[in-house]
Amino acid sequence: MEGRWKLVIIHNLFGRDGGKPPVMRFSELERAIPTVSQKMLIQQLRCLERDGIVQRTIHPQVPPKVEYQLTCLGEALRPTLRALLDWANIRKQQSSD
Amino acid sequence: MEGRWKLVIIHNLFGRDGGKPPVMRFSELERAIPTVSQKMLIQQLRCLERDGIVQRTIHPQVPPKVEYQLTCLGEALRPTLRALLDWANIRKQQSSD
DNA sequence: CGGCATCCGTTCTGATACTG
DNA sequence: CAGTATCAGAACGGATGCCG
Repeated sequence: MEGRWKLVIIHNLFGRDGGKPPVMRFSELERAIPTVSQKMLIQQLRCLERDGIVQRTIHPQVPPKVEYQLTCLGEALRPTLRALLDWANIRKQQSSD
Repeated sequence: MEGRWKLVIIHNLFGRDGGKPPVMRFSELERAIPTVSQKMLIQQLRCLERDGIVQRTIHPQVPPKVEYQLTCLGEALRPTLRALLDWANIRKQQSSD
Protein backbone atom coordinates (compact mmCIF):
# COMPACT_ATOMS: atom_id res chain seq x y z
CA MET A 1 0.00 0.00 0.00
CA GLU A 2 2.04 2.85 -1.33
CA GLY A 3 0.38 6.19 -0.86
CA ARG A 4 1.46 9.53 -2.20
CA TRP A 5 -0.15 11.30 0.76
CA LYS A 6 2.26 10.17 3.40
CA LEU A 7 4.80 12.87 2.68
CA VAL A 8 2.11 15.52 2.68
CA ILE A 9 0.81 14.35 6.03
CA ILE A 10 4.28 14.21 7.52
CA HIS A 11 5.06 17.62 6.13
CA ASN A 12 2.02 19.04 7.85
CA LEU A 13 2.98 17.38 11.12
CA PHE A 14 6.38 19.04 10.94
CA GLY A 15 4.70 22.38 11.17
CA ARG A 16 6.09 25.68 9.98
CA ASP A 17 9.84 26.24 10.06
CA GLY A 18 10.90 27.50 13.42
CA GLY A 19 7.78 26.30 15.18
CA LYS A 20 7.37 23.21 17.27
CA PRO A 21 5.87 20.14 15.67
CA PRO A 22 2.13 20.52 16.06
CA VAL A 23 -0.32 18.03 17.48
CA MET A 24 -3.17 17.89 15.01
CA ARG A 25 -6.68 16.61 15.18
CA PHE A 26 -8.18 14.56 12.41
CA SER A 27 -10.33 17.41 11.21
CA GLU A 28 -7.36 19.74 11.23
CA LEU A 29 -5.48 17.44 8.93
CA GLU A 30 -8.54 17.23 6.74
CA ARG A 31 -8.63 20.99 6.44
CA ALA A 32 -4.88 21.25 5.97
CA ILE A 33 -5.00 18.81 3.06
CA PRO A 34 -8.24 19.60 1.26
CA THR A 35 -7.48 17.38 -1.72
CA VAL A 36 -7.26 14.14 0.22
CA SER A 37 -10.38 12.10 0.75
CA GLN A 38 -11.37 11.07 4.23
CA LYS A 39 -10.82 7.46 3.34
CA MET A 40 -7.30 8.00 2.10
CA LEU A 41 -6.41 10.22 5.03
CA ILE A 42 -7.44 7.68 7.62
CA GLN A 43 -5.83 4.90 5.65
CA GLN A 44 -2.50 6.65 5.33
CA LEU A 45 -2.58 7.71 8.97
CA ARG A 46 -3.16 4.13 10.04
CA CYS A 47 -0.31 3.05 7.83
CA LEU A 48 2.01 5.68 9.29
CA GLU A 49 0.93 4.62 12.75
CA ARG A 50 1.74 0.97 12.05
CA ASP A 51 5.12 2.04 10.73
CA GLY A 52 5.85 3.88 13.95
CA ILE A 53 6.06 7.26 12.29
CA VAL A 54 2.90 8.81 13.66
CA GLN A 55 1.43 8.54 17.12
CA ARG A 56 -2.33 8.45 17.53
CA THR A 57 -3.81 9.60 20.79
CA ILE A 58 -7.45 9.02 21.66
CA HIS A 59 -9.01 11.28 24.24
CA PRO A 60 -12.04 9.47 25.64
CA GLN A 61 -14.66 12.16 25.67
CA VAL A 62 -17.76 13.34 23.88
CA PRO A 63 -17.43 14.49 21.20
CA PRO A 64 -14.47 12.27 20.35
CA LYS A 65 -11.05 13.83 20.11
CA VAL A 66 -8.18 12.11 18.36
CA GLU A 67 -4.82 13.74 17.93
CA TYR A 68 -1.91 12.89 15.68
CA GLN A 69 1.73 13.75 16.10
CA LEU A 70 5.05 12.52 14.83
CA THR A 71 6.95 9.95 16.82
CA CYS A 72 10.68 10.20 17.34
CA LEU A 73 11.17 8.12 14.23
CA GLY A 74 8.86 10.42 12.34
CA GLU A 75 10.79 13.46 13.46
CA ALA A 76 13.92 11.78 12.17
CA LEU A 77 12.53 12.14 8.68
CA ARG A 78 13.00 15.88 8.77
CA PRO A 79 16.42 15.88 7.08
CA THR A 80 15.06 13.63 4.36
CA LEU A 81 12.14 15.90 3.65
CA ARG A 82 14.39 18.91 3.67
CA ALA A 83 16.72 17.27 1.16
CA LEU A 84 13.75 16.49 -1.01
CA LEU A 85 12.50 20.07 -0.86
CA ASP A 86 15.96 21.33 -1.72
CA TRP A 87 15.94 19.06 -4.73
CA ALA A 88 12.56 20.43 -5.74
CA ASN A 89 14.08 23.90 -5.76
CA ILE A 90 16.95 22.77 -7.95
CA ARG A 91 14.42 21.28 -10.29
CA LYS A 92 12.40 24.46 -10.38
CA GLN A 93 15.47 26.52 -11.17
CA GLN A 94 16.44 24.21 -14.01
CA SER A 95 13.00 24.22 -15.56
CA SER A 96 12.91 28.01 -15.55
CA ASP A 97 15.82 28.18 -17.98
CA MET B 1 1.80 6.60 -12.06
CA GLU B 2 3.55 6.19 -8.77
CA GLY B 3 6.13 3.46 -8.83
CA ARG B 4 8.01 2.00 -5.94
CA TRP B 5 10.89 1.05 -8.24
CA LYS B 6 12.14 4.51 -9.04
CA LEU B 7 14.26 4.82 -5.92
CA VAL B 8 15.76 1.40 -6.48
CA ILE B 9 16.68 2.27 -10.05
CA ILE B 10 18.16 5.60 -9.03
CA HIS B 11 20.06 3.95 -6.22
CA ASN B 12 21.61 1.54 -8.68
CA LEU B 13 22.54 4.37 -11.01
CA PHE B 14 24.37 6.08 -8.18
CA GLY B 15 26.73 3.16 -8.00
CA ARG B 16 28.83 2.13 -5.07
CA ASP B 17 30.00 4.77 -2.60
CA GLY B 18 33.25 6.24 -3.76
CA GLY B 19 32.83 5.13 -7.34
CA LYS B 20 31.65 7.17 -10.27
CA PRO B 21 28.01 6.97 -11.28
CA PRO B 22 27.83 4.02 -13.65
CA VAL B 23 26.33 3.95 -17.11
CA MET B 24 24.14 0.88 -17.18
CA ARG B 25 22.60 -1.13 -19.94
CA PHE B 26 19.03 -2.31 -19.75
CA SER B 27 20.06 -5.88 -19.08
CA GLU B 28 22.44 -4.75 -16.36
CA LEU B 29 19.60 -3.01 -14.56
CA GLU B 30 17.49 -6.11 -14.99
CA ARG B 31 20.16 -8.19 -13.33
CA ALA B 32 20.80 -5.61 -10.63
CA ILE B 33 17.11 -5.59 -9.69
CA PRO B 34 15.97 -9.19 -10.06
CA THR B 35 12.57 -8.60 -8.48
CA VAL B 36 11.35 -6.07 -11.00
CA SER B 37 9.54 -7.26 -14.07
CA GLN B 38 10.77 -6.18 -17.47
CA LYS B 39 7.57 -4.28 -18.03
CA MET B 40 7.86 -2.29 -14.83
CA LEU B 41 11.51 -1.60 -15.38
CA ILE B 42 11.02 -0.12 -18.81
CA GLN B 43 7.96 1.79 -17.63
CA GLN B 44 9.72 3.35 -14.68
CA LEU B 45 12.77 4.15 -16.77
CA ARG B 46 10.61 5.91 -19.33
CA CYS B 47 8.95 7.83 -16.53
CA LEU B 48 12.28 8.86 -15.04
CA GLU B 49 13.41 9.89 -18.48
CA ARG B 50 10.36 12.09 -19.00
CA ASP B 51 11.01 13.65 -15.61
CA GLY B 52 14.54 14.52 -16.63
CA ILE B 53 16.13 12.32 -14.00
CA VAL B 54 17.55 9.63 -16.23
CA GLN B 55 19.19 9.97 -19.62
CA ARG B 56 18.65 7.26 -22.19
CA THR B 57 21.25 6.79 -24.88
CA ILE B 58 20.62 4.59 -27.89
CA HIS B 59 23.63 3.23 -29.73
CA PRO B 60 22.47 2.31 -33.24
CA GLN B 61 24.05 -1.08 -33.77
CA VAL B 62 23.26 -4.75 -33.92
CA PRO B 63 22.58 -6.08 -31.40
CA PRO B 64 20.93 -3.01 -29.89
CA LYS B 65 22.65 -1.22 -27.07
CA VAL B 66 20.83 1.23 -24.84
CA GLU B 67 22.46 2.84 -21.86
CA TYR B 68 20.99 4.63 -18.90
CA GLN B 69 22.61 7.16 -16.65
CA LEU B 70 21.52 9.86 -14.26
CA THR B 71 21.15 13.41 -15.49
CA CYS B 72 22.38 16.37 -13.49
CA LEU B 73 18.97 16.58 -11.89
CA GLY B 74 19.11 12.90 -11.07
CA GLU B 75 22.52 13.29 -9.47
CA ALA B 76 21.06 16.06 -7.35
CA LEU B 77 18.92 13.45 -5.64
CA ARG B 78 21.95 11.95 -3.95
CA PRO B 79 21.59 13.94 -0.70
CA THR B 80 17.94 12.98 -0.53
CA LEU B 81 18.66 9.30 -0.92
CA ARG B 82 21.45 9.51 1.59
CA ALA B 83 19.15 11.17 4.12
CA LEU B 84 16.63 8.43 3.51
CA LEU B 85 19.21 5.71 4.02
CA ASP B 86 20.37 7.39 7.21
CA TRP B 87 16.79 7.34 8.40
CA ALA B 88 16.55 3.66 7.56
CA ASN B 89 19.50 3.05 9.85
CA ILE B 90 17.89 4.96 12.67
CA ARG B 91 14.81 2.85 12.15
CA LYS B 92 16.80 -0.34 12.22
CA GLN B 93 18.51 0.65 15.45
CA GLN B 94 15.19 1.45 17.09
CA SER B 95 13.56 -1.80 16.05
CA SER B 96 16.47 -3.79 17.45
CA ASP B 97 15.69 -2.61 20.97
C1' DC C 1 -16.10 14.23 15.71
C1' DG C 2 -13.79 10.54 13.85
C1' DG C 3 -14.35 7.09 11.95
C1' DC C 4 -15.98 2.17 9.23
C1' DA C 5 -18.39 -0.66 5.42
C1' DT C 6 -19.66 -1.16 0.81
C1' DC C 7 -20.05 -0.45 -3.98
C1' DC C 8 -17.78 0.36 -8.25
C1' DG C 9 -15.03 2.38 -11.95
C1' DT C 10 -10.04 3.23 -12.79
C1' DT C 11 -5.35 2.07 -12.58
C1' DC C 12 -1.54 -0.87 -11.82
C1' DT C 13 0.99 -5.00 -12.31
C1' DG C 14 2.58 -9.71 -13.58
C1' DA C 15 2.70 -13.25 -17.00
C1' DT C 16 3.18 -14.48 -21.42
C1' DA C 17 4.06 -14.15 -26.18
C1' DC C 18 6.04 -11.72 -29.98
C1' DT C 19 9.52 -8.40 -32.69
C1' DG C 20 13.33 -5.49 -35.03
C1' DC D 1 19.41 -7.07 -26.70
C1' DA D 2 15.84 -4.17 -25.75
C1' DG D 3 11.98 -3.73 -26.04
C1' DT D 4 6.20 -3.96 -27.50
C1' DA D 5 1.37 -6.06 -27.15
C1' DT D 6 -2.21 -8.10 -24.82
C1' DC D 7 -4.89 -9.93 -21.23
C1' DA D 8 -6.59 -10.93 -16.58
C1' DG D 9 -6.33 -10.29 -11.76
C1' DA D 10 -5.13 -7.26 -7.95
C1' DA D 11 -4.93 -2.95 -5.92
C1' DC D 12 -6.32 1.75 -5.66
C1' DG D 13 -9.34 5.51 -4.80
C1' DG D 14 -13.76 8.20 -4.75
C1' DA D 15 -18.55 8.45 -3.33
C1' DT D 16 -21.95 7.36 -0.29
C1' DG D 17 -24.26 5.92 3.81
C1' DC D 18 -24.15 4.54 8.60
C1' DC D 19 -22.42 4.60 13.58
C1' DG D 20 -20.80 5.40 18.66
